[in-house]
Amino acid sequence: MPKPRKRLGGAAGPDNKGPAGKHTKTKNPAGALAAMGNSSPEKTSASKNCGKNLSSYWLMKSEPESRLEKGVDVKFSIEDLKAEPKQTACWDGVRNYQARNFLRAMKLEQEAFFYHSNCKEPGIAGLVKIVKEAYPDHTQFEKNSPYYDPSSKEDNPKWSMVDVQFVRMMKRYITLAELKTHYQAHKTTGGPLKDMALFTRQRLSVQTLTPEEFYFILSLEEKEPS
DNA sequence: GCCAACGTTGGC
DNA sequence: GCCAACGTTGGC
Repeated sequence: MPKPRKRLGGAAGPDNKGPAGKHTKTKNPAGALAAMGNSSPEKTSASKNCGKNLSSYWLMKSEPESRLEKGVDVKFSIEDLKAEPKQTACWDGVRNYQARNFLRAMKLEQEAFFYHSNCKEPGIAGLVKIVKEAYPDHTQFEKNSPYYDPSSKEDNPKWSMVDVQFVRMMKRYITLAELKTHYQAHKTTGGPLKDMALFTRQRLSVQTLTPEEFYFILSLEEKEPS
């Protein structure tokens, strides 16, 4: 299942901060990030980050093909995200504690790969960024939602979601099969994907990526599919 | 549609 | 708190 799909949410629902929406700082175009590779070794000099961004990159799974759950279609592809107002949607439906904790750790402007799961050709379709940090997932209280959780109380919500905004499509679709090929090779060679959660924590719908994993995957865009 | 992996539940 | 039964995820 699903995972997380998202849904409407459109412009961050109710809260769409007026002004905020305005200055859409198109900042860090992921392309720039890709370009930098490891060229700018942030001065690891130290205390710079003071323990701040511990984990800055993410991978979020969603199903791009229609599938009914409790009579509701849980499909949500990256194209669906692009079609939302402001190309933004809330990432609802996460019902796994580890995945939820990752959602709660996400910070504004951090980037995530949008992964297509449970479909013909699973893989990474594009990049999104966090535009609203964790807040209660309203679907846990909706009896008709596939994600309804009767054990969760309004005064102490169990599940959280974030809002994500489309950044860009990958220059080419990076398939699971291709990632797996690298993962297997890296297990032997000690390469960047050797511990990738997609393979080591296979059922987790929201996962962290190390910078090494993130930039290695971005570098694949420039190469021929292996 | 099959089924392996793995998270959750609940009896004890 | 152990662990078997059960349910879900998600590739194939």
